[in-house]
Amino acid sequence: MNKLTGFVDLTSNEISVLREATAFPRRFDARQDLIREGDTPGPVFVVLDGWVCRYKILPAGTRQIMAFLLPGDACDLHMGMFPEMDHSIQALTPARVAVIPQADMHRMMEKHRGIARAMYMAQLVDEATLRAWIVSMGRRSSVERIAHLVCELYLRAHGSGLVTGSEFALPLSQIILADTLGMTPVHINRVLKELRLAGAMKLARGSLTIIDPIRLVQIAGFDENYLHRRLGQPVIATAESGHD
Amino acid sequence: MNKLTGFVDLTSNEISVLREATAFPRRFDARQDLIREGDTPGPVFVVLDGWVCRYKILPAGTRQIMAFLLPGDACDLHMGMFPEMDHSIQALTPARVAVIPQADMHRMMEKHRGIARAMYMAQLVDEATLRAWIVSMGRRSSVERIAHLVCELYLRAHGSGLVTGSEFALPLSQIILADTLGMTPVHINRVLKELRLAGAMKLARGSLTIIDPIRLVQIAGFDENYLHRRLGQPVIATAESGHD
DNA sequence: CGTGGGATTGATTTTTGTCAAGTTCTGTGG
DNA sequence: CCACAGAACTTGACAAAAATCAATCCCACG
Repeated sequence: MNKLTGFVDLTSNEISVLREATAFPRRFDARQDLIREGDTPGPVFVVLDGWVCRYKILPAGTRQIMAFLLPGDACDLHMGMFPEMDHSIQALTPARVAVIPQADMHRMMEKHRGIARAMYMAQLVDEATLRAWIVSMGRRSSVERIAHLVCELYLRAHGSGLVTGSEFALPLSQIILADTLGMTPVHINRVLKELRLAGAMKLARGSLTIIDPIRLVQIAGFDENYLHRRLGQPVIATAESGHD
Repeated sequence: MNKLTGFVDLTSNEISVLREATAFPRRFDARQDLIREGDTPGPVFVVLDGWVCRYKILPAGTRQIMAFLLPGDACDLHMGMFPEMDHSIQALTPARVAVIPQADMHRMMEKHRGIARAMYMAQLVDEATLRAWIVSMGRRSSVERIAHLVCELYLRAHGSGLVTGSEFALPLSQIILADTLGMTPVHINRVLKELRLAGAMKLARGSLTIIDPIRLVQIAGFDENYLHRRLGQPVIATAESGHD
């Protein structure tokens, strides 16, 4: 739960309420769907452990991943207002996910305004991340795209307490990266090689090593602003931002 | 305001409250920013007239448009929780925009739950639209992307009461389309020609004519599901959806 | 009438995808 | 502990898509 407290200060009471609400998580295998396109949206999901993604399969059979959910991330709490899911959600690794009924969540948010604030804040950040992805897909080259995604995931993993040094577990195959960034696995492979040869980063066997953080941030043109993390010591250096 | 009532039933009282809150809109010229990246987020904007977009300028000087706001659309009501805007918002045409102070908006939503529901619903749809754009940019060809965007905008314009027949005002230059879809203006031009020659649609002098709706929807692989409009007579035909 | 921004078109280059053939890795069952 | 099957990764050769460069052309507007 240190993810939510990353945005908003919660009282110890609120924290224990949250802990209680997520006390009995459900386990999912890698590649198991939490919910599928067309299903009736139900409870709010909160990821406690593992990596999860939102994705959509197109008629042609291709897949596009639209978001990653890391431990501490929650799925849209209002999704229940929709009659039907317009995309699917799947575990990428074995995962523990708290499944909180709509009604419970609403009651909790009514009673504990700090939790409500934290949830709204989290949703805002999710939305900002969607916009950042659109920017990447529209206006960044393939090298920049990969570098940018890695910067984002590094910071987010760090915020979820998954990172200690400059190396961290990134359980994303090149196929998953391709489906995320709108490229082919073959091309992902070549670009990863390029980044490796440039001495910026290395992805091997599910583990990512950031060799030259400054270089990587420069390549990505990364500006962490959109993640709206609360000020603290910078985790990695940041390229000058591009305000016009 | 018929946009919000498109999602949720509002009481006549709620409708008049909304009308009152938006009674004194501000006017913006085309190309004028409502708010810029780096600014402190302030009030909630509600577009009453004209076309508005969210966009971001990258360090290289390129622009990416991330969303269009049509009459009836509102900007994220919680944006005020962020210390600073991570993108800009600009009028594409002369526009009338209601500028509602945060506090007023919150009071209104506390008192009139129907309005709160409608706002949440609208935000959910905005988010679903961002996801749909990611899918387009990642996994659709340039022809499909343009066709898909046009289908979306046609339905949304229709929902905002801007359309009567199969022709409607689409005040987007090829340059704006390029910055929206992540392509170059030159390529947009060629694809538009292709769509024209295919007898699907024609865009000329700010006016879009859908010549063959079925064809256009087929080309786009369009499934309106993500817009979550309430059932009513279908506005244009829909291709079979791609649930797996 | 110019004039400037947008639209259009052709020629060429760059980027990315496609196809195809290995190679490495990982986990399973004997 | 080893053999093997399947999946992921890697690489090269080639094709397709899109960007870039460079002229015009066409209007709307002052």
